Amino acid sequence: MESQYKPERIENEAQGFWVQTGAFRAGEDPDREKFYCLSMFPYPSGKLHMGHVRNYTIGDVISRYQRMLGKNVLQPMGWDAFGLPAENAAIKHNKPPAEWTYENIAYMKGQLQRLGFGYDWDREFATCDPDYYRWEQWLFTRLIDKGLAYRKSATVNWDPVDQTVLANEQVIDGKGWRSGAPVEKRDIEQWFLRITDYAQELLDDLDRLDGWPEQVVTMQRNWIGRSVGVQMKFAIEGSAETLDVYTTRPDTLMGVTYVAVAAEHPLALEAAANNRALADFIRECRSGALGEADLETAEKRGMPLGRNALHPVSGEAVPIFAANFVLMGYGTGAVMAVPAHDQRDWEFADKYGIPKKQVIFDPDGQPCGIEHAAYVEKGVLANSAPFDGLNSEAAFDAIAAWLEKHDKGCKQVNFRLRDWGVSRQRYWGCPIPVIHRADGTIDPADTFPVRLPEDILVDGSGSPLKKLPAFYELGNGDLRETDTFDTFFESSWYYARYCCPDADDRMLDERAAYWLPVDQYVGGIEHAILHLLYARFFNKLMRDDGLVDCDEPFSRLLTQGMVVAETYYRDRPDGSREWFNPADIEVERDDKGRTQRAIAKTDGKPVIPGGIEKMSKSKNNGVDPQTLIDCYGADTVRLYTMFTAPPDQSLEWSDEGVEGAHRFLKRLWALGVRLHATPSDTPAAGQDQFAATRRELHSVLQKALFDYERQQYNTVVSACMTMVNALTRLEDTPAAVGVLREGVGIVLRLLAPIAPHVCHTLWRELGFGDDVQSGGWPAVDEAALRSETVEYVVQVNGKMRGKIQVAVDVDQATIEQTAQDNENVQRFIEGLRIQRVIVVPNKLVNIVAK
RNA sequence: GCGAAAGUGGCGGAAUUGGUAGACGCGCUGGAUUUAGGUUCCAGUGGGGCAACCCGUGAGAGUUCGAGUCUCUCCUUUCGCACCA
Repeated sequence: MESQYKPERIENEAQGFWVQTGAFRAGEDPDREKFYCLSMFPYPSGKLHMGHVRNYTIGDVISRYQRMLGKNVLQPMGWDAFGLPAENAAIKHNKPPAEWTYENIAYMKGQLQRLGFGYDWDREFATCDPDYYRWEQWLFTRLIDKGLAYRKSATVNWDPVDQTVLANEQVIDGKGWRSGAPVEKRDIEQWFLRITDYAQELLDDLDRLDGWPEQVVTMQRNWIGRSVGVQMKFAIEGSAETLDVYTTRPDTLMGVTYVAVAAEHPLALEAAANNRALADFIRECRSGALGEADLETAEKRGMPLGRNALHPVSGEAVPIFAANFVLMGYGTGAVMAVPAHDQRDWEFADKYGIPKKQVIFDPDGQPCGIEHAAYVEKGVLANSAPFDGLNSEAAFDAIAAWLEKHDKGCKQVNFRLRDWGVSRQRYWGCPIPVIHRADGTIDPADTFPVRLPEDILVDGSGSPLKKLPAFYELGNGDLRETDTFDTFFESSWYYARYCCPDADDRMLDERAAYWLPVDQYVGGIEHAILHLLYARFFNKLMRDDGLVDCDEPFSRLLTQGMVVAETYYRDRPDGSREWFNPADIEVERDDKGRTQRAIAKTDGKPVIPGGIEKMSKSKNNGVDPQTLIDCYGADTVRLYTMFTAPPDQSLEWSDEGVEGAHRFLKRLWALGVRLHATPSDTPAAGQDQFAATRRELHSVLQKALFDYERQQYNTVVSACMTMVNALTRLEDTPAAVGVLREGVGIVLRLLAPIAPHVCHTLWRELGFGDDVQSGGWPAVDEAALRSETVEYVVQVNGKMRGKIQVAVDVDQATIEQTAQDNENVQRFIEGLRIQRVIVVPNKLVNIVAK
């Protein structure tokens, strides 16, 4: 046995063993309990970053743990290969996106293998493979047939210089990122999926997702945003037309003092025809960014249309405004405004001198004025004839009934969720499989795949596919659709395709029924809403087409936190900042360990710490996992990422921390060497003298097993460290070998999912067996936990004043008496009258005295 | 703006879920080994105090015999917001 820990060598050997034995190849076996563990597949951006390493280490730990528990485990891996970065890289490197993507996949696959992740590589696929995307094209045409896919006009960011549609992330401060030209909003016909048809089911089924973090369920619930309100019609003065608005607060109806419509609303456009100022305002609203956060934080502005709406109850005329905060895509694109009882309406009214009419008052007569802010609470109605005196709840029903009776409105359930726009005006994506006929009709394709031409150079302007007659022009004036799918399309069903990646005549076959649903899904919290909602939606679409038989795709979800690191910079003369990578920084500390200053290794001069941020290129605080693997080995990197923070919290990078993890593995190896040097046939005698060590060992093991179940791996590693410390303290006598061997056997199995290579090698070297993964899962020896005495903490008035040892089966009165007899406790209860004594079994005595 | 989280030593974090605050690791201090640096090993390490003790989980209130944990108010930070993935 090697006396030194040599990670590169043992990791190579262990990985060779797994390949040779097909350790991670998964087969359908109805007699065994299956466990499908899936980590969110990566976008092949070039090389792995620490976020990937963390994500996949967590997934691998769970997979290996379940495997050691005896389950039939499937852990696949693949590539989310379509996307915008490939087009950007193509422009930069003058290389077709496909070529760039496949090169990245090859490199990143090597990195994943080097990290020793237990994937069934036989199931690997990339979403840009026609054998994959052909099936989503097929499914899409099924959705067209069912009316679940449809076309409608939607707004995009348009770069007038590059003549191209921009993604939100390509719009910087309202300007195109390459051209710098102010971005315009443009409406084009696009494909949508009717996710809103499934809104209620997507909402209801959230209650069944016990294995999901509560916060993710809440975010999805809020995103779907079911509300019960009233939809009503406002007549328009001097017109036969009406204006539909939806409100969740019909009780405030009598407080309406104006109506606001989106700038794109037909009514606004009509009024702009002979209103120059309004036309300018609308044009202004049509420039700039499209994101909701941008719109909501922008200054609220508006302009009167010069027309009035008639209040549905009072018939009173109220002005109609076009406003930049009303979104055409939401609801009806028009809102009734109640400045007295809605803060946004209040601010808008205040700015434009519109009256505020208070109609809701505090039921207990408390002051509830609206001079400084809207009164948004519910209450009792006044100034609201004929509804005066009703409370908000009763008024809701009464007003809805009144509107219904007069044929002006009705109660309605509304969802915040909007239909999913899936068209993208991009080259590197899955072609939307439809044909635009010369006569203006649209036909779904009937053969699949509709292949994306791969040998294409992209230049950032226009559509490359429109420049390719062989793809675009089909003769007789028929044209192929050149839009591609949103890449969320591919990631919405890949989890199912892993079950049967080679099925060549069907999207999914019977193997999907065996493996699905995914038992454990692992990925970033940033996907908490969109990706997870779309995947849930797709699962239901596939279920309704008889392709899968479960209602939900992911039984249990773990959302891992971000990887963050300190940033360092220096100000440049021109006001910009030069960012330094943490790896090139040395931190100087005082004699208490506090940070004094940070200096750059390159020139020894100080740099300014800029705070802890998510690893990013722009702040240059990313740490390349490859350097770490080369330097310390895969086990150290895996151990560090598991040890340094709980999986769902953010993980802060620390160079010294990695060294600490490496040090532990060296100590573990040294312990193995020590055990190896002792004859293994030494009888395991005299264990009694090691009762204390065994008690510690097994109580720590008990906690570690609990932590594995609740997926708190940082404390599992702590437990392993504690055990190794205890075992290292044992004297090196033949009598101790029994305990040492028992302890090492426990640690190796406990740590095997986290640092599998070193555990594999030590397990074999020390003669425990061929494969630690089939060594069984360690169990707590209850007998070892037993003790004759129990320690109680004694408090006086809630403050710790002493500890007592009592026999295990002693009665409560004796415990109380022993506690009171304690010397230190005596000092604190002297002269006081004991009022109460609380005894928490096996833990604590609290003496309440005055 | 809306929605969701998180604040504990110099740092990452732990606290068996209302019962000894600071496990484990990093850093730091002292010592041993080493020609030296590094490595490795041993001891110490929340703050104040000579000590007995006192103070301490973002701030403030509350519930309780007992609060890091539960309730309310406030502050700060992070994430998501529909064309980044």
